[in-house]
Amino acid sequence: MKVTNLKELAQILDLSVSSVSKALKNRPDISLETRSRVKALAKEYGYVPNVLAQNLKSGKTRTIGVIIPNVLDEFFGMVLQGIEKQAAAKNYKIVICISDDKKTKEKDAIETLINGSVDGVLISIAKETQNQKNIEHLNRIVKHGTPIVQFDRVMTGLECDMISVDDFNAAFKATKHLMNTGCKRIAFITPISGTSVGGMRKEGYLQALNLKGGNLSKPIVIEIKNYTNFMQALRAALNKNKIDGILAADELSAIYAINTIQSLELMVPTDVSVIGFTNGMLAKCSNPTLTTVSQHAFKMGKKAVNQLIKRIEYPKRETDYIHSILKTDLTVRNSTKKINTATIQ
Amino acid sequence: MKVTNLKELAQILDLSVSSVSKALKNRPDISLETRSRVKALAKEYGYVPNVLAQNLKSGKTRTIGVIIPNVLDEFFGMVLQGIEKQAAAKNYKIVICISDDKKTKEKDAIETLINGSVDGVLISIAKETQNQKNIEHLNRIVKHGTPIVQFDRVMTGLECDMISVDDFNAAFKATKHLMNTGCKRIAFITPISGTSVGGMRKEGYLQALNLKGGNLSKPIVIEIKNYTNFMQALRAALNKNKIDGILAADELSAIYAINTIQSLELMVPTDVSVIGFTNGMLAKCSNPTLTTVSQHAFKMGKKAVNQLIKRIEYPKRETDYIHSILKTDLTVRNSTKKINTATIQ
DNA sequence: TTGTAGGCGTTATCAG
DNA sequence: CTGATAACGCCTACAA
Repeated sequence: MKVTNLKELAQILDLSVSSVSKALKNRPDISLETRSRVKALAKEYGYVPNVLAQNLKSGKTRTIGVIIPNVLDEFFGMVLQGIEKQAAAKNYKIVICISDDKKTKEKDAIETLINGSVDGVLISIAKETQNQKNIEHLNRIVKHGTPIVQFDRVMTGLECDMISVDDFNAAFKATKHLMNTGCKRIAFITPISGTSVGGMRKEGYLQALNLKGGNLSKPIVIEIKNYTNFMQALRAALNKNKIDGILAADELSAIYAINTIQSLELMVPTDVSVIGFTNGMLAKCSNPTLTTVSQHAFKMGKKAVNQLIKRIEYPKRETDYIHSILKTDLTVRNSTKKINTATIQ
Repeated sequence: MKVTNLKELAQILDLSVSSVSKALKNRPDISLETRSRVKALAKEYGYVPNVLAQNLKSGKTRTIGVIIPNVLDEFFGMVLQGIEKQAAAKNYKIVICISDDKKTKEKDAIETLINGSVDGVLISIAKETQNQKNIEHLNRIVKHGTPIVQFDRVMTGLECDMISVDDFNAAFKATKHLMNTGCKRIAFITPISGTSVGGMRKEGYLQALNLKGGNLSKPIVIEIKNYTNFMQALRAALNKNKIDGILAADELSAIYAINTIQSLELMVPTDVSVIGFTNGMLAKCSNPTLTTVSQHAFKMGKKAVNQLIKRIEYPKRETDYIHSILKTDLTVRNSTKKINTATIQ
């Protein structure tokens, strides 16, 4: 009552294996009658062709490998959702490896994937790897000939396509928004100083402060290793620098910043304005709601898949690799003051 | 400078394919010298055995299929993290399909997976499927002989193992906690009334209200379809019933409840206490921080993997299927009043 | 219209 | 110690 391969089906039908195979693929060189007879029986016995064999034969897997630092970060979750959706739409499966921001796990994941189980790889690079600036293990994929597309956390020096967020401009615009709402002493707080993304955001912040006009303070950059000593670090900085505006390099830092400020009996945004990144649930639910950079993570996932599939299906084109950069939007909510048109520059 | 299969390697080494294969597997019937010669060359040429062929031969894939409603919900994200971690530890890969809570997508996912690409399936059932109480498509996996383990959102009537959270007791204990802190008019608000999980939580709530002692109000159950009309629905209920305690069936509802209450110039927990489920970031970052049920999602993911691998690797055992139920903890924070020992029952 | 043969890359068995 | 052969399940020329 259960048939697992063509041979068994063929025996029951008293046909050859190849005829059954062709009938199931609806080939015109098999008589219509036979075709329907075969298909009916196949259905009845719940026959499903073995993909492994098909893949081995065709050399394709219709599977995309995804290496991602984690899935709990809402940004990565959104990207993943986008990846899955687009992959499903294009009839690809995805296999996921979580690097946990560790280089060794990332390396293992690569070894796991480049042995024929996937047609291509999407990767966002682990913090550790970016800190160490060591991409040998990534080069292995390239050498192996497996198409690869980097997304969000990207590193140059690898022959592959990249998709990232325009983090520089995002931070630049966000900082300018703080300036336009009257902030003079703007700090940048970051738990991701070692990543490409963190670097771009910092640059954007610094550049914006360089704009003439307004008597701004010198840059105040607060780098934190993790969230445990967050409050302490920020409190110290707040007291020392009379900060009146904060650009946080991720969502959680922004939320913690709000909490810290309020714990000092200060008001957001009256005393201190706060802008974050990611535009996730935390931003929507915080009190006050958080002004934040929207990164279009879902779209990024989709685009990454499309680009990878292009490389998979048209591998010839040795055109130069592209680096596409996604624009961001600033979603203004209540953690920043209303804009004062008189002071816009 | 790149070798993709044993045949090519064998030619270079002037050996037979089978000898090379054995040498790479370090078989003692190949001379030590040959073995190292082969391995050296394999490394030099970057040879990686083709898993597809290996799998076809062995009939195993060392891959687990995961069908999950979504990955953005922090609870599912945590479960997924647990699944991935344990799978990696046991040297399994995972392929992920997101059902988006839609039955058709769930069905497609099943078809995608049971054709030999995975050794077993982990599934948490889509809302739609649970609403319709239709599990034909799930039965297909069972019929096909692929081991399957259900987690969190489970349905009976399927011959398989299940792992779920003790949602009944969780809600029961949470409701009792509200009672113990002096709440008399306790409401239950749920956006997941159609799911197994939502049902259990409601039952726990109702049972707790049935306890004698304290002059409690009748049950107040607020079922919402989505979050858009949330505020309106809750405001109406608050006005009508003088609610002083809320058990929310998920994290987001709890957060929205706090916001709604505060928007009415009421205080949490002084006027209304709130308890949620999931214990995610939102609970930790809200203001006041949220008293919440911890479900140990990560552990659930791990356990599900272990159980599935057991079935995969020892398929003979036709022992009865197990349904393991994970205990929960109540994490008390600031959205509930301090307990008044005098009123504990 | 149907069947036969060979091969995708690997491995287990058995022969040399 | 090494090599030839068959098999996993499927597909596609080509032959009948």
